[in-house]
Amino acid sequence: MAARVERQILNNSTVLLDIYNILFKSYGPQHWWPGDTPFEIAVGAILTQNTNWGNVEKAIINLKKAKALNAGKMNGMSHERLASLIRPAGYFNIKAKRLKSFLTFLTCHYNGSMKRMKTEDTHDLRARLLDVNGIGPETADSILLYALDKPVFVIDAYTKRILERHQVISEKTTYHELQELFYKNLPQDKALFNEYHALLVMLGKDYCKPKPKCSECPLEKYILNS
DNA sequence: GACCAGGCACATC
DNA sequence: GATGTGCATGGT
Repeated sequence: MAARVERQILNNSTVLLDIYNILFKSYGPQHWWPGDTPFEIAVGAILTQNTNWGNVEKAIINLKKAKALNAGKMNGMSHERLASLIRPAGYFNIKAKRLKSFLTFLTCHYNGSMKRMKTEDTHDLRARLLDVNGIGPETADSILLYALDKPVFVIDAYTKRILERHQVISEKTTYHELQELFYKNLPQDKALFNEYHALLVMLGKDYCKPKPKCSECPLEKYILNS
């Protein structure tokens, strides 16, 4: 209990860097995002919405086998065909529609080229991505950071849950507020943002599910020992 | 069989 | 603007 009280006096920048260092020490570098090309990463970001990554991999393998993992081929494909290929990722009808929305956006504004998309100003691009049906804050930020190498911090359910449980943020903290917390308290380093989010997901998978396993969590051990 | 997964849009109040 | 609901497969 004393350790928890002590934590409240520490500033956020210390806490966030401490957490990062503990996670890096526990898990090592994560080499995210798993994906061969920026386009594949963007597709994966849409497919993984509320879905286990293992299921997304199956869908991506289907797309690769069909030689359909490129903007031109996917754009020309019927909804039914695309939905059948991505079926293992779940929500296949809604995700087929979302992929089509993204492809239309990519084709209309950037001639189907992720490289061309990358040249756009980060702030403007984020706003445009958020206008695409099916792309919300987490998906937009994942595309910006992992597919386009922009210095953007991705917030996800694990990030929020982990920091809530360790009393760094409150239950009511919004996506934007949480993202600002990372921006204000960490160096603006895209490699750090990349690694940090990946590490939070690893910790979340192991210890911070809705039914947590706190006693075994590296962060809990840190609090108890500090 | 229950729970969970690297969200988002839309309806309703 | 807050809250509830639909979307769906597959692993544990």
